[in-house]
Formats: sequence, C-alpha cells, structure tokens
Amino acid sequence: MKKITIGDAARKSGVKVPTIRYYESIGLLVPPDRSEGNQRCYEPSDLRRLSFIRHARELGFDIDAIRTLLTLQDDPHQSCASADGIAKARLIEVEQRIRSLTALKGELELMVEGCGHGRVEQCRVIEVLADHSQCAHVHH
Amino acid sequence: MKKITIGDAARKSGVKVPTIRYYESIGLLVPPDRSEGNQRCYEPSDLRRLSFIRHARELGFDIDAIRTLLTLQDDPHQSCASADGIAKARLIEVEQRIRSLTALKGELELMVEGCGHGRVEQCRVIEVLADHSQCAHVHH
DNA sequence: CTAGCACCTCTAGTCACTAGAGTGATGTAG
DNA sequence: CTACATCACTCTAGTGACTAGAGGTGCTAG
Repeated sequence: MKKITIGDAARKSGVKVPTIRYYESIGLLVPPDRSEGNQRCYEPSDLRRLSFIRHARELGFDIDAIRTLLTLQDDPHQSCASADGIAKARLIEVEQRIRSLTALKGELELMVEGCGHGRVEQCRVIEVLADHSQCAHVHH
Repeated sequence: MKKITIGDAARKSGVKVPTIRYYESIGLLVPPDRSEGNQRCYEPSDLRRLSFIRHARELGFDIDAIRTLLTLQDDPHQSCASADGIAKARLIEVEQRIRSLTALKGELELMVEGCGHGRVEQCRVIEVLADHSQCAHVHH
C-alpha cells in the first residue's frame, strides 16, 4: 500500500502543506489515517476533494460556500438550487467588483496623467487626494 | 472654542469612530489634544488629513503607501516621484485585477448557464469544480 | 438628578491563510 | 550502524485593515 504523504498531496493538488492542515482544522477535509510515525496518509479521493476546494477558491468562493458545495457533492440526490445560488451570487459580486475597479482605474489614470512634474506642491496625486470635492463617493 | 469630538470627525470625514482610533494607533493621525473628560478634540486640519486618508483608502492604496503620501503632503518641496510611483503601481494592480476578474466572470458564466436542472448529479457548478481539467490554472 | 447616548481603553475576533519555533520521522549514503 | 538532509508533526502567533464587544466614564437634555 503506497501511502500519500501531505507533501505528495500538496504537489498533486496545488494546495500548500500548511493550507491543507488548515483546511483539515476547519473541517473541509476529513482527518486522514496516520502512519506509525503519525504522518498523514491520504487517499486518492482526498486529493480529488482538495482539488475541488482549490478550484472553488480560485473562483473566489468563500470557505462557507465551499463547505456547502462539498456537502452537495457528497449527496448527488440533493437539489442543486443552492449550488446555483452560490455561483450566481459570486457572479454578481465579480461583475460588481469589475465595475468598481473600472471606475477606480479611471480615477487613477486621471491622477497619474498629471503627475511627474517634480515637486509635491504641483503633484496631481497629492492634489487629488487632498481635494475632497474629488472624493469618489461624491461622484456616486 | 468649539471642540470637534471623534463622533463629529467621523460624520464629517466618513471614517468610522473605531477606524479613526485605529489610524491614530498606527501613526497615520497625530493624537489630538484631550478635553478635561479625556475626550479627543480634533482640529479642522485633522479632519482634512482624515479625508485624505479615506480618499486614498477608497482608491485602494495600502496603509504604508498612504503613510508615504502623507509624508509627501507634509513637505511640498519634496520630489513627487514616489507619489507618482505609488499611483502608477496601484494603477497596474487595478488593471491586472480587472483582467483576472474578467476571466473569472467568463468561467462563472459558463458554470451558471448550465445550472438549474434540479439535481446535484447533473449540476454544472459541482461538475465543473470536480473536473480538474477545467481548473483555471490549466487554462493559463 | 437621571437616562440615554457618546466617549474611553483594552482585548480579541474577522478571513484565509502564512510563518516560525521546537521537535520527531524517514530515507539514503557512507 | 550512523550521520545528515529532508520531510513531517503540533503549537502559537502573525498578516492587513479593520471590527466587535466588555466594562467603565463623560456629557447633555429633560
């Protein structure tokens, strides 16, 4: 029986060793069997679960959402309405974040294009930050 | 002499009371004079500094960058090269973040459009997360 | 005076990790 | 077998920018 150590699991799943321990500590992973030397022995199914978690994290789902998604995966007869809801909520968040970052980008561009004159007293960056009439929230 | 309390400062600057205390604790704000009852008494210049900080935070500058920007503002004869650098670095970050969020958006949209069929066993969200060949990093 | 709200300090928590100290286990070369 | 390098273990605390709450004091309007 070839045991899969935590280092193996990390390399195969792309999730770091301490992060794997962290996920175990918060219950996303079931604690695996241990060797005589007290080392973790993972199964291939554990690795699949790790990759699922990693993929979900990359998409920006938070730990609680992932917990829910994993529960759904463990029971394929459940309604997938909540998976649907979780993904849609995340999509809306991402769209919103893109919008606000795009607005930020505009402000930063305006700020930067007037900069580089040499002295703070004529510095567009400092000027804009100090000028409350240009506060982002006023624009909204 | 009309004293400006921390609550006044919070309302005028848009920065929360505990956050103002936090900024004082990390040195972004000079501790103001106190009343006989030990309450903070702010000056209008303190409020201007708070608004500067708030505006910079809204633009996503981190605390250390803001510290630098404030130092520059306090000495208008300094070269503004570092303000320029800070703003440009932030602009690049924002552009990058927009790009990665846009890619995420695409993946989420693909995921969501195949969902809503009722059961987890046919759930596109779960399917995609469980399918490592669709891991975002593989696409890159 | 009293009640209610604002103020104070201090401690710890949030979220998702990350780092490091101190120790033990394992594998391999000599 | 021994030494050494690397990997594993647990535990504690830190990261960044806040945020929350406990327990107490100050202030003001009625």
